[in-house]
Amino acid sequence: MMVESASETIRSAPSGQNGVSSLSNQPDGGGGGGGGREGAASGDSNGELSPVELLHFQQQQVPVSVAMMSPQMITPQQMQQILSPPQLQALLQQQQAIMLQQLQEYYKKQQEQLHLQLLTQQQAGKQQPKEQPLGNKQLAFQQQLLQMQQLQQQHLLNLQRQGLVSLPPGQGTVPLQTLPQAVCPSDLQQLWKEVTAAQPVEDSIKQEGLDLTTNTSNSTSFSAAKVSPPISHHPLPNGQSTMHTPRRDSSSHEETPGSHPLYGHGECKWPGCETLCEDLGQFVKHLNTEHALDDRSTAQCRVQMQVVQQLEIQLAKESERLQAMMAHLHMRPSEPKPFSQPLNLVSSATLSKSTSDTFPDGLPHPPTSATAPITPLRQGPSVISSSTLHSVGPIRRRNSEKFCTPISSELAQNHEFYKNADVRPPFTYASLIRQAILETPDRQLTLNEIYNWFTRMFAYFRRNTATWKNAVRHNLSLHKCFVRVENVKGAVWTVDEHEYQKRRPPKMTGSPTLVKNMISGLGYGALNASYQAALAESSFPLLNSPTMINTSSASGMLHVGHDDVSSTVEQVNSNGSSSPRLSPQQYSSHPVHVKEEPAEAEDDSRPVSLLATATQNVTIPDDRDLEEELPVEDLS
DNA sequence: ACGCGACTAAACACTC
DNA sequence: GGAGTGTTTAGTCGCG
Repeated sequence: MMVESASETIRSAPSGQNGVSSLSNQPDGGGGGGGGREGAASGDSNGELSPVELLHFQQQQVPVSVAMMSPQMITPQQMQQILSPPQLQALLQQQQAIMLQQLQEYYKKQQEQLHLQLLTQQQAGKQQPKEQPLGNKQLAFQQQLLQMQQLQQQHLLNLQRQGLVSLPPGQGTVPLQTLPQAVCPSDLQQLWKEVTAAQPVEDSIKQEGLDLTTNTSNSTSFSAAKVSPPISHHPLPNGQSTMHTPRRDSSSHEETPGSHPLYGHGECKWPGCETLCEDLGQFVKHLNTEHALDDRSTAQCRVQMQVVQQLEIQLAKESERLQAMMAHLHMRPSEPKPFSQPLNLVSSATLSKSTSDTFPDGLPHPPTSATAPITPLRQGPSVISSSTLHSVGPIRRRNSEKFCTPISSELAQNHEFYKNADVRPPFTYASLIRQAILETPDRQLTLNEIYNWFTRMFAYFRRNTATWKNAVRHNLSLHKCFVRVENVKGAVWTVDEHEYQKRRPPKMTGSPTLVKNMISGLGYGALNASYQAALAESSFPLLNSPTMINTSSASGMLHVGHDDVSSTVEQVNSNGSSSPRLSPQQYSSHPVHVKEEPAEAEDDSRPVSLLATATQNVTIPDDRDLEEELPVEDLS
């Protein structure tokens, strides 16, 4: 199922670069593997950990990390087969975060060791000034340092390319200051200064490109690689040209079109920007001009940082809550490992730099065990689906449609998110169109205004315009609920609510399948949406009216079965007792089928959001009421 | 297996 | 003629 979803995702998403690219990047060890392989030929004579060994270490971490995150032992190959690209990407990003830390610990240790050795050599060097052997040894040390730095740089490149570490927008040459501090640029700088200060002899080396001082800062900045030519261009006197490959590899990655996290499919992916750029070069120009380091860009960055931080905090909270819920439901407790652990690793790398695309990808596995008691049949896939709650990019329409939250409430809560994140909204076109129309005072919109609403509200619809616009038109024409009215200005579209309610008789019930999908489907659209809403509950405290968080988000998060409020909530209001209020236990053990009724009976028999009523004794407002309560002004 | 809804793509017609 | 709009058909997919 997940495999299918993956393929479907790719198929149905011409822009589905997130999953695809990451998937293709991963198997070879993050792309850096190629470079590292040639580094093996270097055969560093120092006997220290060679770049190859480092790479080997790095590669070895992958399965380990997978095992760490997976409740069951799954090989990476299996993971690849089962996981969809976005899921894989999320998983791998988690791994990368872990690897990053581990690697950097290695780097640090190595550098400390080398530093020690260098000091020792300096002592000896004072007694044997300017001896050839010493020079060679120093060279070797420096080479090794450089190798490590280049490896680190390469690794960072990989991470950056995969979106784990993103470049501060508009600052193409800014070092990765926000990386985990195991090796911070200043440390390296200091180390290099000490090394170079102790060895004024190395002028000649510097002239050959071994300008350590400048190289230092470069080494921690992946972007700097393209700015200042690294030493690898110059074979070292002792014949070791080991740095050639990694370096070239790194720069080749840099030059790969679309390798920039903010550049994809010929468009600038800066939040709110969709400028077309033919190639990376043009994009970089655009980036430096349009998104330079100015107040606006920094403000946007700050917002993004806050979003990420809030999400991470919220994830921790929600994880705890889930644990408690599951414990309460007598479900198999989730893995002893704290949910926040992997996340923290991720956050350490993405906290302040994550783009919207790197939303909590590394989400842990709340649903893993939750699935088992409810749908034992789904144990296999449930493991997988647990890995990612937030898949970015195209999502499965059906899922998202089925389980998505009430569009108005979720939009109200997450409009900032959808505005900026390139995430497909978990609503059908029809519901989106309806929402757009209903948001207007006179409840009518021209086609172009509908377009504008889409692009204004969703970053996702700022690209692939031909596709979704066609879909919008198609939906307008296809569905009877959309009525075209000739106006003075031209044609406007309105919504026939009655038709809209009739459009889709309630299908979703409290069936086990629903629960199964609600939970095990976490990895994708539906839960994606639900979880987004859940996260949004407190992820955007600054962006949403606090007064509406508790009520609307509760319903928004948990509503199932309909893609919008109107069809789901109304009957609750009209007849609060129409649907049984179930405790979670009841729900899981005795799934209740809400009678499927034709649309005519929508007053009473519409399925209620079972989970919502079960877990939140909130008074769910009427659709209209809800919409009117929502800060609609925020939406536009 | 089948039907249905949703989505995508495409062709075509019409209007400005 | 081209762009925008509107309609329709076909194919695919996920789901019940």
